Amino acid sequence: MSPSAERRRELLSTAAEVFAAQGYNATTVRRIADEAGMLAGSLYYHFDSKESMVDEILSTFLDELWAGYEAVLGAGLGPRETVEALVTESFREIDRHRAAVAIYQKESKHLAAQPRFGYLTESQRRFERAWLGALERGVAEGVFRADLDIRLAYRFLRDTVWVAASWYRPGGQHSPEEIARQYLSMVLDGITPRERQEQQERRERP
Amino acid sequence: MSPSAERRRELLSTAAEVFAAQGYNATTVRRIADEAGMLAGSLYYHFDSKESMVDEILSTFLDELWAGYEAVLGAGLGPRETVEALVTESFREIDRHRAAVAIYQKESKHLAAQPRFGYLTESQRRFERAWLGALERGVAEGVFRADLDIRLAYRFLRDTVWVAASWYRPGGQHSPEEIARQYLSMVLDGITPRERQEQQERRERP
Amino acid sequence: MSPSAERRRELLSTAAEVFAAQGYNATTVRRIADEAGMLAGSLYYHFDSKESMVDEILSTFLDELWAGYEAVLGAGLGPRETVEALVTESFREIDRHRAAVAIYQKESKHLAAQPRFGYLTESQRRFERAWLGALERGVAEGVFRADLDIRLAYRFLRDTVWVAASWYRPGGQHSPEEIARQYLSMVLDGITPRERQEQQERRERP
Amino acid sequence: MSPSAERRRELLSTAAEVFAAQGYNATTVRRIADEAGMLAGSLYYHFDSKESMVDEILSTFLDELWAGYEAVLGAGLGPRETVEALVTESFREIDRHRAAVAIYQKESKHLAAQPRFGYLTESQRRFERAWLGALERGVAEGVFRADLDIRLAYRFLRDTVWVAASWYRPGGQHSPEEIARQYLSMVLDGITPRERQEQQERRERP
DNA sequence: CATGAATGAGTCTTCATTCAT
DNA sequence: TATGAATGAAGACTCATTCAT
Repeated sequence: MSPSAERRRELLSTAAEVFAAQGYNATTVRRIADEAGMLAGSLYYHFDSKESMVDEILSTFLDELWAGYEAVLGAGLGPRETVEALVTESFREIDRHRAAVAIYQKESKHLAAQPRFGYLTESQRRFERAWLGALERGVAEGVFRADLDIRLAYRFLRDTVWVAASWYRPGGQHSPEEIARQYLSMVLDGITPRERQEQQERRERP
Repeated sequence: MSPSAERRRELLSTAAEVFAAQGYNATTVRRIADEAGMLAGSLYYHFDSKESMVDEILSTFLDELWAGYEAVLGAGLGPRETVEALVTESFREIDRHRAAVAIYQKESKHLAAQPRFGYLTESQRRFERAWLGALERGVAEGVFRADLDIRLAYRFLRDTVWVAASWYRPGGQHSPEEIARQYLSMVLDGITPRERQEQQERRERP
Repeated sequence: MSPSAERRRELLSTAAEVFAAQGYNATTVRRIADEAGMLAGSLYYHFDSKESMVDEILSTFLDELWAGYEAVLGAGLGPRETVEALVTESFREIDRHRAAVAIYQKESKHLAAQPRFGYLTESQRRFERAWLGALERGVAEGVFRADLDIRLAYRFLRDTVWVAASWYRPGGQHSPEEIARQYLSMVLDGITPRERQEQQERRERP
Repeated sequence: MSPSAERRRELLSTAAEVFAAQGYNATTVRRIADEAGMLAGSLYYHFDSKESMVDEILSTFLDELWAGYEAVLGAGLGPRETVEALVTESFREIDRHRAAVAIYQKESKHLAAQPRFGYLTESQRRFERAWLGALERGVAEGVFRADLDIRLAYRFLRDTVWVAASWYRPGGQHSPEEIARQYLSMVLDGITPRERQEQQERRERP
């Protein structure tokens, strides 16, 4: 990687951190420059605009994310294993791109309105297809419950995973894999212990 | 209710809608005024500032939320029933105050930095205490699994519920109670059908 | 006086007080209304505009001032007695119209730019003529020193008297007449005791 | 001096001129910018706010003023010479900082209400102590008349000198020293010629 | 590559004024 | 006479962006 590309990457990383912490709109170009140890105007040697900074941050992140997702989706796994792998992969992405994920969460909705960010909507659709597909297959094969609204379950899973970016701190107590394991455990089996589930069931449908 | 209080409420409702849709920072006072059919300056007859608008929106919402929560917490329910009631109550609040909830989700973090919004932090703490308390009691009484990280479970539940405000539309297909029921079903029992859970378990711990 | 004229006078007095305390520009119509126990809009039943309020305050004051001055100037007094009488009359006006005088001092310069306030410039000219006339006559008659720049002396006298409005409080320790006496004493005879003046003189022009 | 400090000084000088001419409140930032040949927003590259402009203008002026005053007060002069030197120094300051003095006169009262401008009140107190001290010593030593209210005399002197800033134009007919000489002559000896003072006295206290 | 100094569009806010009731 | 609600023009300030050096 050329030294200028390296600098660029550093600057984007700084910018992402600030965007994630303060929100895109509330972040001034000057603040980013301060953090990078330069003057606001100087950033424009490296980037066309503030917008092109988020753009590059988000598209870089999504490219990596989809590389990981596609590997999972193309691996020929069963639906349950697919969901497990997608969740695990997601937490790994949160670990690697925490700031970008946080930005994506907070800003993608209103950024997507601009044509330049069309790929956000596109990505969301692919996302939905991947998850809904796995869930539907799972229901068909009997590995997921058939009595749940599948779209509701999809939103539940999606949100559940990504919101974690708002509190996750890399290098914390839990590895991404450990967090994924716990999340999956809750999502797949619930927080009620097995015995209790049986009692409960007997009580509800005698 | 006096007509002026009524007008105030209307305007706040309009403002909340715009804040929720565009974000607090990205929302101009002029946009709110447009939406309300008046000029930007006219809003200042009713409110001190843009900030005092969010303030009133959020504090009104939180007051109502806590009224509901306190009723639940004071009812002497068991931990599982408490969780069920809190979740149901939360979806009811999302139903009634969708915009306020969305604003709370997106903006409370950086608003809380200002002294004026200290009650946001305060509310978050009460929130945490209420949920963690119920979860801990549940684990102690054996109605929740003991093998999960309880703080992780708390975040999982909390986020899972409130993020729903980002996609929920009142008057849609599902009533808040129905959504709560499905969410609870997933959270408590998991998305894997019972029989499968047993098979899975036998495979994992033979 | 009709009751409405009485109310008008009250309101103008209130307005004058606020204008004097905060400055014309810095005074909001609302502040005046607050002080008068009504709403801002209500003032417009009594007055055309904020401007017309100062206008009436200043012109009323100047009318009375000139009535007093003309009486003095027409009395056929000698130059020294004229100066004494003008100074005394001025302090009486400060006593009666403190607020108006303060406004006149602070605002007349930039108000005078507007045609509506042409009378301010006019009044200033009359003022200058009256004082310069008395001083010139005094010099000619030998009752005032001939070695002083007469325009400088005029400004000295004028400022000296009117600035007092900035600290004078009616009903204070000194009556206007007493203040006038002391001011005249300083202006006419100086603050150096007689004997010293003679010594000083002998030293300077031996 | 660095070129940027020089620019800053130029801009402050322009601002001071406008503030003095129109009053602080009535002066728009845009007007200052116009006068400086730039756009309103550009001023904010150099200064934080309109307020910080007056702040810097006034504090710079007062710093210089007090440097001069302290030199006089520390010189071990007698009371009469002290008064002469203070008056002369004051007119020199008016010559150098006419605009700042005019602003000080008109605005210090209401600016002083803000904590940021506390030094104005402080300066006023030092001012009063310096002048009153000289006058009191003078009375004690018999070089000033004992029959005058000393606080009245103080105000008389103070106002008399500083109001001159409202009409003084640097480079005019009289040098500051010449104006000081004439003012002192009036203040110390009065505008009545010596012989007349004696006659007058004989008439009043036979 | 970076700085310093600006631009210009836009934001929140203020305030004198209007007017139906 | 006074109120309540608005208007509309203007003001201070912010900020992404530009560009000569």
